[in-house]
Amino acid sequence: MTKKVSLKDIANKVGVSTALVSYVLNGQEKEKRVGVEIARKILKVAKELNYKPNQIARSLRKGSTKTIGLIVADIANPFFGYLARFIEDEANKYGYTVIFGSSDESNSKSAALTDILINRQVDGFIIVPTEGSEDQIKNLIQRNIPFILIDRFFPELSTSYITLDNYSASNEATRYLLKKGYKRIGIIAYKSKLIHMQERIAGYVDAIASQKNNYGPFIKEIRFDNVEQDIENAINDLVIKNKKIDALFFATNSLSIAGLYCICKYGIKVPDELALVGFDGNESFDFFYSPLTYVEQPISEMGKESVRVLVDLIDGKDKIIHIELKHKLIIRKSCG
Amino acid sequence: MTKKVSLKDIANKVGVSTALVSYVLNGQEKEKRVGVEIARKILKVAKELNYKPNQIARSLRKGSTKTIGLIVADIANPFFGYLARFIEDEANKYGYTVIFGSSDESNSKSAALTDILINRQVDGFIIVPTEGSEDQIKNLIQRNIPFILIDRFFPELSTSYITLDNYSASNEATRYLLKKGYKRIGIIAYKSKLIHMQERIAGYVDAIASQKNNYGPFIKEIRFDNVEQDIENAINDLVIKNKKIDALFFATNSLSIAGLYCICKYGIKVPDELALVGFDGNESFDFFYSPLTYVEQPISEMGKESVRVLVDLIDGKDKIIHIELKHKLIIRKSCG
DNA sequence: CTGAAAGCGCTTACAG
DNA sequence: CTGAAAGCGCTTACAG
Repeated sequence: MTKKVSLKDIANKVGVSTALVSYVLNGQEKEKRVGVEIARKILKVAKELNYKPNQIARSLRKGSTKTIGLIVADIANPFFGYLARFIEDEANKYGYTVIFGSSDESNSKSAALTDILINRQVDGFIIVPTEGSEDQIKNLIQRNIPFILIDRFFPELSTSYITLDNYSASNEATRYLLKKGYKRIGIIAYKSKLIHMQERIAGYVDAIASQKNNYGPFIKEIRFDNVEQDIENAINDLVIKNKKIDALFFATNSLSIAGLYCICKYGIKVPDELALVGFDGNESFDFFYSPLTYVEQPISEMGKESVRVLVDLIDGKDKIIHIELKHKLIIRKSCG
Repeated sequence: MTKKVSLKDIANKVGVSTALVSYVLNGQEKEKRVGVEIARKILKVAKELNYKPNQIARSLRKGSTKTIGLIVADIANPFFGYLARFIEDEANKYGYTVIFGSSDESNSKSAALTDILINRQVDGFIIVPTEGSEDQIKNLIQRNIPFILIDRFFPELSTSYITLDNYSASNEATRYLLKKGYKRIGIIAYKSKLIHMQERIAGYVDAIASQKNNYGPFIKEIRFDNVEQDIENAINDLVIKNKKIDALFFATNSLSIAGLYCICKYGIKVPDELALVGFDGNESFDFFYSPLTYVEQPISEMGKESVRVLVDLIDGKDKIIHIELKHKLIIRKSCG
């Protein structure tokens, strides 16, 4: 790279100190009562030299980088892709840049990422926490690093977070299936102790328990690292071999997709043989011959709010904030 | 944030200079012949104090941030989401972190992003360039900032780039439709002078021109900022009202999706009334009742190679590299 | 109105 | 084997 032009270069050329140049370029010529003529000259030379301030130097000096660290499960997953996009746009509005990383739901990856981003002195974090990462989160608290959890959180830890009303979302979705006359409803969820998953399962279980002639619950828990195989086994058991259920609820986006592949593969008729409800929308579900009924999350709001809260936290308004966003059940053909 | 522990803190505690600490922590105790005992002690204290090096300070001193700036059109678009993911993973392997931004195909956004990232002293860029951004790219060349263009490039500028064999991909796809017996084939592309789009159109046009009883070409160019309306008009003209065509080729991912929505909306039968081919795969296309035949791009390779080339560029191996990756036509039901 | 100087936290030639 | 010192490019109290 060619040598960058620095404050000093401008100062030399104009014949003043770097202090003056810094004041003028930061719009403090009024407060510091810099001479009008000299200010004009500094601006002119800065422009001529195409001066770009070195943010790294500024960051070191100011102790703030105007950078947000974003850790999601997988940036290639559309849910997180959209989330990242809204976070990016909102962060930019506040003058922040975002550095991101994907944890793949792995604890060690998330720890490594957090470390890297801390070393890079991000001003704060927006984190989709992985299962078992409580210690990492505690560490952030101890070190007084501003952050907000998103999508999931740890009830036993006192942190800011923003999440969906997962319990009632899943409860409503299940009740909707019951109301439509389905009697034996299954759920496919991830095998995870994380609260969002537990709440989704609980909402389903309670809805099932509320019915008179009680069938189920039928719960299948899928391992993150073995999705396709586990889903196939689950659907085989629930639908094909043992015909236990007449309706199925997928607890996430990625489970819906994997499940649909399987359902297509075996030619299961939706909704005649099996009604379906998913969590999160996705273009894929629109083109399925029986478009999926699903729980919609306000991703845009989630992204924007997370930035707003984080920026407040960074600015020292250190209240702990809990936000629970409302879902919306989008009804289409997959439940008849 | 609580006070961070610095090199100096360790040096004070051990009773040595910061130089020694720096050497030991950077694994140069051999070269600098630091005493074994003192090295051990430094390591121990660093661990006790949970020392994390301040990358910002190191970056300022070394003049390198180990950071890559990634500019894509839209991180929420699955094509770019996957690309970002592969770039992220590969960059991490080389010890780089990635800062990203979405240009929305807008020139001014891309310029603003580039500026911000330059100020943040990224070591190099991976850029999906927007139409008309030649000046921005020239500016990078002038300033000797390492970068590689990806997905698209500017033939008249001497830069490194990595792209698909767009012409032959689109040519093969069209010839495939011809071979299947379709006579009147249309293409829906973006209205853009960017090379990847022009090549895709050219590949199609030449394939059409190669047939005996010449129908077409039927080309519709969609504006980035008016996709839905323009697509609807196009399909209306080509298929519904004037029945000009019996097969349609979508030149990108996002066009396929918007097009499919429209085709579903009007209940056009695929492939009986209209055969379809798309560019890029997508889960959506798998669940469509007549799964889309499409041109597959090696996204993983594209992402990985871009990082590899960029790192070489950053390391001063300043040859200009052009890489053209091979497509693959994935044949499914949408062409009968 | 303006400048000299310290300092953010590192790395690294240089001297001993 | 070890340390004092300069310097990366900024910002900012302080002194005049």
